[in-house]
Amino acid sequence: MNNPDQTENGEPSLPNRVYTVVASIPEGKVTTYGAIARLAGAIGHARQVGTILSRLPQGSKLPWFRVVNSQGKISLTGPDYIRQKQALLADGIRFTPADRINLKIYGWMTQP
DNA sequence: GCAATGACTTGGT
DNA sequence: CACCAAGCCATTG
Repeated sequence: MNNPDQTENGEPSLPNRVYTVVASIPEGKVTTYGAIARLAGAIGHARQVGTILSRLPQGSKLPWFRVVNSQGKISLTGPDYIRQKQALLADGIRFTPADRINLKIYGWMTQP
């Protein structure tokens, strides 16, 4: 058997652990790819987190838009960039003039 | 098995 | 602040 949602160890797969962490980001807060990797027990796997979020099933209820890069900037481009920014604004998050988010204010579990 | 591919990160210019 | 170079690492073909 090869259940994609579970390792043979019985421990949830990385995608699953990432889903859990993302789902727990409070409204009005944002976090980074690196922080999610750390909270999911996969330090140094920020890139994998990005890949996982890019493959979220359509219609997912996860607040994927509350995830930005370590610079407090949106990593998406084009129309996707616009969508994420709108979602964040609707969440009450304010951007700096340079289109960045102040993680000191809105960051969630960004520091150890 | 090796090379290419990223919704990343850090450090330097 | 903008841009670039390296480092990083699981997933893909």
